[in-house]
Amino acid sequence: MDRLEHFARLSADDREALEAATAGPVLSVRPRRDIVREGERSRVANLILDGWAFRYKTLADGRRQIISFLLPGDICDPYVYILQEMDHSIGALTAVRYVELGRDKIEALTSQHPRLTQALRWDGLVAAAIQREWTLNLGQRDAIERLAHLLCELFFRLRAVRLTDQNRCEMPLTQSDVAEATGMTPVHVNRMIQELRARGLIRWKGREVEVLDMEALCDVAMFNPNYLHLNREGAHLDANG
Amino acid sequence: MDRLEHFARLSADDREALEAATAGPVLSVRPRRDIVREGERSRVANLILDGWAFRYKTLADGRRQIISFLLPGDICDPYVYILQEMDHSIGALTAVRYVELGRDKIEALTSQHPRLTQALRWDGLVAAAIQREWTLNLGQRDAIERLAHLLCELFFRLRAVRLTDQNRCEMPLTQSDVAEATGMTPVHVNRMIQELRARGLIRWKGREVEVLDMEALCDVAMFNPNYLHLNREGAHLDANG
DNA sequence: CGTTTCCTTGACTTAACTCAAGAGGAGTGG
DNA sequence: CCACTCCTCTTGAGTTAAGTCAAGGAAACG
Repeated sequence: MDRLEHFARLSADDREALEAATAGPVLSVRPRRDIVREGERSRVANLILDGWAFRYKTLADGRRQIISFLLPGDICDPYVYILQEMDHSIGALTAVRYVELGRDKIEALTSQHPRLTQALRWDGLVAAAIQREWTLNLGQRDAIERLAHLLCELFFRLRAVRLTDQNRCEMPLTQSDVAEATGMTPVHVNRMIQELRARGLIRWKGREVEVLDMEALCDVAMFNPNYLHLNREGAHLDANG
Repeated sequence: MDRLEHFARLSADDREALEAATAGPVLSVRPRRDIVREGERSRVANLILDGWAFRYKTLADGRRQIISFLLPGDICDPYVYILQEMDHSIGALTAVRYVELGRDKIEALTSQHPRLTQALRWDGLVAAAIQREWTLNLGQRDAIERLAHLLCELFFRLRAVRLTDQNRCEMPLTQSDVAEATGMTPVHVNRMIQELRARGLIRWKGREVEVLDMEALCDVAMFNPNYLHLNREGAHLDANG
């Protein structure tokens, strides 16, 4: 849960409450299994401890779109219990370990800990901002820009939770996964990866990516990290929220 | 503010508090002017009273994507004040009348009125769901499906706030606006509209649209309104939230 | 060590874009 | 009231980015 510290410095008390709330049983899913399915009723938020998950939606004829990626430290939907049923599914990309936070635990946290309340709100705002950026990505960027942008986003998010090592990071996505996230065909994703390789911007071998020229990659993507709001933004808020 | 009633039946007390909070000065913007700009600090939520607004983002080279539409009754970002700066802009499509809700007002509402708190959360969840649906739309649907889907969504949302008349509704969007929302060129939007006309699904003349065959239009769009969560979903929640 | 999944490449097709020009309306000023 | 302008819509002809189909190769997996 270091992730929330990106928003504000939490007190020892805050951290303790957080530890307590997330101390429930740890659940595990195998890779490529669903965690929640569209149409089901979901009553709990999920906090990802490790592994990658993703939200997705499917059309009647089988076309599938990955809507967003959930990385360690991400909290999905603290308030889903309000809705009658899920309008999308969440699947595990890798093996995922997570804890469920019921309504009671969320409320225990938020009623006693204003900074945690704000931190949760921050998390929700960032998730919304990411979704907006994906809308821009799919609507306006061309294939190579979309691919570069996805890589930039994932790298920045992973770095924020200390899951990068220099310029390298784990990359469990297959090219088909990238295709489903960027609205391209797998064949075209492959060609675009070749292109980024040819330009000397990345290495991508097995399940690992190395960014060889971050600046150039960001340029290609027209990547502006402002939407990730990673700069300890809550610093200006006092302890009352 | 009938919109929140789509979530739960509010008490007389709730309604009164809502009236009070939204009783501040009414602001107006002319069509095609910005309400909030990317990069600025925004400290207030906006409640749209009438008119249409839209969120948008621009790329360095001028490409622009409309991210979502804001219709009467929509509340944008109750908690933006948490963020250092806006990562996108909000513009008025038509003349827009709106009221600003500062942090104090939002907190006054939520601290005393659990159902309003839940209703605001519901509103946020629906906004997120719409953004996810747009991601699916841009990523997987082809041009005619995207257009049909946008029309279905707008029609359903307008109907929910009683801004439709039978099968007709106001449609202040130009074809260029539709192009920016659906990631197509204006020329192609025009051709797709012709196609929907030719199939006898819509009439679109001036600033008004009539849906001639709703079922067929939904079919083309593969439109499933579940993501709008319009079925008085809060009915199952007790007065404590 | 065989089998399945994932990646790669080539040849061809197509949905959507570009450029360009004209038509229809709505508003403005003479 | 008409002429003019600006904006939006419409249509045609040619181009291009991305998709499709297909097959071979590499890597991971049990």
